[in-house]
Amino acid sequence: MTIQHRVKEFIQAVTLNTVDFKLEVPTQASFGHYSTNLALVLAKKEGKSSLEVAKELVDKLEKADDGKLFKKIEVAGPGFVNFWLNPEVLATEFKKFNPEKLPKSGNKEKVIIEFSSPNIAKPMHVGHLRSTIIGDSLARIYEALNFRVIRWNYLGDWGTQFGKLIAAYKKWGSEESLEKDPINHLLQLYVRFTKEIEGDKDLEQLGRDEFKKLEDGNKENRKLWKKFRQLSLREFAKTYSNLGIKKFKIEKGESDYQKNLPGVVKELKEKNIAKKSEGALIIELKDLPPALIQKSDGASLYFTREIAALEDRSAQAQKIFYVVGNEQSLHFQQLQAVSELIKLPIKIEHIKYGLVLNEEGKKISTRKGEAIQLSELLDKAVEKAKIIVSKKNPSLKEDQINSIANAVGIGAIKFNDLKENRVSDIRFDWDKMLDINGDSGPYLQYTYARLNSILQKGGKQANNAEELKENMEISIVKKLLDFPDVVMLCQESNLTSHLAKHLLDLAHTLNSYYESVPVLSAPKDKKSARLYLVKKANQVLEAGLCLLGIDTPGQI
RNA sequence: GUCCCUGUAGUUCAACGGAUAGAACGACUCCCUUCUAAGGAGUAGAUCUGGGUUCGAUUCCUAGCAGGGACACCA
Repeated sequence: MTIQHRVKEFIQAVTLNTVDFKLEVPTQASFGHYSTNLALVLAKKEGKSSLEVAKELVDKLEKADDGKLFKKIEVAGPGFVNFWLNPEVLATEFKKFNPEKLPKSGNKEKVIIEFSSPNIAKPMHVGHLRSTIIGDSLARIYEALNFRVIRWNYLGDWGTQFGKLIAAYKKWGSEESLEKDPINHLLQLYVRFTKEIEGDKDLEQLGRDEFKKLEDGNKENRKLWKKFRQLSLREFAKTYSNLGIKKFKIEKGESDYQKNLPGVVKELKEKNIAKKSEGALIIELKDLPPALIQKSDGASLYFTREIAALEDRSAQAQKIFYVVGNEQSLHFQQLQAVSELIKLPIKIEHIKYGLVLNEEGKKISTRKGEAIQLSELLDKAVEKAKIIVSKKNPSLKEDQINSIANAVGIGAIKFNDLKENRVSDIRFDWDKMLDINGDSGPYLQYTYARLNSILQKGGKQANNAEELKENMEISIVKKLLDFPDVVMLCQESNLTSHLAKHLLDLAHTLNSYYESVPVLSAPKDKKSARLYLVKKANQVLEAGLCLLGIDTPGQI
């Protein structure tokens, strides 16, 4: 159990669990280690003066604690109660502190995290980046807290667009170009096709016909589609490897649910959930626009496949998190509504994030071929990092430089997204994306490397937590001990930004600490305590960055 | 047109109904003969506009204004 939990339980016991209150780590050190609004809540409920209630509360708490857990409990501001832990309590906790061991709050609950979800035959672009790295990080966090996580890549591998693509390939495609650079060749075909549709409306119909043939099992179309899919997956695997994304447990696409569709449609009809409208089959929903599940020509739609996929998922987990952009809010509201109608035993949560807009602030269109490819972005980031690494640290060998540049470049990109809780859209900005100064991933990697360097020189003597008496040291100890609570907060809120901010805050304090306090040249009694602090701090940085999917090179 | 999201320093973002609205970048001062200056110590600088609820509103409600997104045979 973390200290924060102990404190909360203590307060609950004293107040006999009668009200809901918050216990938080205040932003300012002068407000103590923990702070609660309990007195304010109580005062409101009972119509009393908040300061009086707070004073009574402090008396009660002090009597019950008798100086065991707390050094000081104090009323502050409009009626907050602030707590300062006993230094001995901190020291005892710190001695046995191990950031690798997080609370097992997940209790092996099964959750599906669906993320990344690229479209076959199209390059992954910056839009997929957010889903991929947020999803990967959340999965790591859930896993660390003992949830059973199913990482699911739901591939966009079915639909009319493949009819268009097949039509385009038959018209202009080349086997040679397909082998050489599959995704770009397919992209070019697709872009050309959508362009020519504007001047030739028959093409539109041709695309639909080819898709219908694919759905009906036409051999040639089936073969082409399989090939496109296979080649695309190979390309995606490269990108995931470059990004350091852990392996997906399941890579099932829309096509995998094709065979379930007649059953799903039949069931929806029989239960009178779906009905005909303007030739198509729809589900009417309360307070929402209707969901379309079958075209007038009988072909399936995205939504139908989603229902089939959800049925499959509900057999495997109690909860599913869709890490998908804001733009699909309506879709998931509809899915949620349908899930309730057919009574699927699974909880749905849409983890949304803002779109990445182009430099003019408009939605990026893949059809027009203007998307920035993910591989291009990653290459640029690593290249930029390489220039900096070789300048800062010229004595390194070539392969060391490459591996550090990789960690730093990718780390910069990932942290940039993970530190923010953006539901509003963001404008794509090369400089911002690749920034390594200030509040960035590389700043944390730099801090890690510096601490690591100290430990290389004297780490063996790190074995004593007793002598940490300076204010800054106690404040660092407290921040380190907060780490498990922060990870749990990320899980509860599905936000990685809490962890990112916590690590930044820790790193700032650490940089300031070793700037002013010598470690290796400290007097003997203090040296081993300071080394112990450095060692634990580094473990937290390493564990925290790992949860964000960011590497920590020993030197940079 | 309807619905959803967002509006905080010059810029990009924090703030769980509460305490003196926090950072970073950029600007300006300082600090490398001391464990990596990818750093540290400072200065200046902000809640879109009305109304309301509350002891207390950046946060909740409401009416505007501004930007973005979604809304039937795309995924």
